[in-house]
Amino acid sequence: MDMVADLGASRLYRAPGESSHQQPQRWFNTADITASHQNNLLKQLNEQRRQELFCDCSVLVEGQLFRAHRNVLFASSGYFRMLLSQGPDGLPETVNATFDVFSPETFTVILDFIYSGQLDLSSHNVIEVMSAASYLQMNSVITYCKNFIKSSLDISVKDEDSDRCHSLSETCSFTSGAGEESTEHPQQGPRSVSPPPALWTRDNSRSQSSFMGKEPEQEGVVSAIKTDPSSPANELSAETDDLHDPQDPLYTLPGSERRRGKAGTKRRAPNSIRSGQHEDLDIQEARTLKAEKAEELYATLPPIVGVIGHFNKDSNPVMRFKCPFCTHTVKRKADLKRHLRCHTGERPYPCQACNKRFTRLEHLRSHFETIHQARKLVCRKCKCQVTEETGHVVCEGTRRYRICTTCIQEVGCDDIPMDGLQTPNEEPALLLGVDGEEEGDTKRNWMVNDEDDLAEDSGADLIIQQVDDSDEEVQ
DNA sequence: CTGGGGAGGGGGCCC
DNA sequence: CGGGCCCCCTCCCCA
Repeated sequence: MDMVADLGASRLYRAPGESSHQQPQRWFNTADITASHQNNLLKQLNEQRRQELFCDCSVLVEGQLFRAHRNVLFASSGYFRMLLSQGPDGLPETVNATFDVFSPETFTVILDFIYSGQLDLSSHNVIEVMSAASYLQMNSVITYCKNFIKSSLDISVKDEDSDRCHSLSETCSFTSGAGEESTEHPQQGPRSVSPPPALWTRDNSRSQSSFMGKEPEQEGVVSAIKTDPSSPANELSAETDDLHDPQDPLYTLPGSERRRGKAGTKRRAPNSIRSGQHEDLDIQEARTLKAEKAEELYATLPPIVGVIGHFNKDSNPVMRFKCPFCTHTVKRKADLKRHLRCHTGERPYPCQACNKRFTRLEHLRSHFETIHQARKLVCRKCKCQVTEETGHVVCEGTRRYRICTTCIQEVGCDDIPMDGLQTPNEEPALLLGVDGEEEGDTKRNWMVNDEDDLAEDSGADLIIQQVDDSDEEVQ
């Protein structure tokens, strides 16, 4: 057949035996042909799998045997690609793989997706499917799962806005590859990632029944997120944009802060939305609420799941702990606990000077020493090295920094708010106790306990009388 | 508009 | 297991 036109990615071909002057002409869009062909091919392969025809790969998941085609698994999963390409020369008749890190039900969902492009996600299986997909290195599935979770969060937020009670749980079915997506977006191919949410289909009735049958303790985090519009996890969507996935090149995650998969660096709030007594009250309430919600969220956490992350050089499995909110895994439980704070928004360490709160003590310490103690022996203006003697401490609100003698002379003493009440060697009064008595371990004094919010008392003890935290972020 | 630096946040890992 | 250190990254401000 001859090619008669080129319409971008898709080309039009004339049917065999038809000349250009024959009418009517029948035009074939190659994109449609491709989509249709892929669809049929996948259906055929799936049918062969169901009939166990030409299956040359056995996958054992917790004792349950799955039969599949080696080439299909190879094409769909980075894990299987590695596994199947590591074999000896001359591949054996059959290839076996064994998994104990996810359930047969989860692998069924994965396998069905591979062979049909349909990902049967629900609030109950999304975390495990995402975990399995992460293990099997199937980025498209991970992306679908993340979109599912993100959409669930959006739904919750919308529900909150409209003050509506919504269905408690939903089941979503993602379509990809040779399914509906192919016909609508044939150019995307069967394994295109980041499908638009519009391609989702929802089945609320089914979700209801599946939810009702679940024991409360079986409800995963996602359920908690979806069913409780006020769930702290919703703050996740607000504070972070997305879920982080270091492996996902498309990820713009929670907080999806686009980092290499790291959780949530937040943008600072613009100055225009800060300050005001009302807002202070709101902030206090918000903090209390956030702390309560963090506790609530912790209470709804499923048991921390240990997963086999990889194999060490002795081929022994290395146990890791998986975050229930994202695909991140860590070696130690304590590290996971620390990591969870980026999801819960918990900030247990407030700065007594500016009231800013931090997720870690070390961050608070670093902040305090840098901002309020002028520990850096560097001239703020010319960046030269100074000593405790030559670097004069300058106060600017609750901020303190050092200026060298030369810069002071250049600028003029009157223009610099010098900290005349103490020498640079002295600890700021902030380090005194609330009652003014100096304690032995001054470093610990600004390590605030959970109860205090020291905006009021800190001001009284500060040498700097006027506390200007207008440039401080309100957390 | 752009690059540099400061500040904050998160992960890995040691003690 | 918590504390702490180091490293890296991102965001924001400013020259």
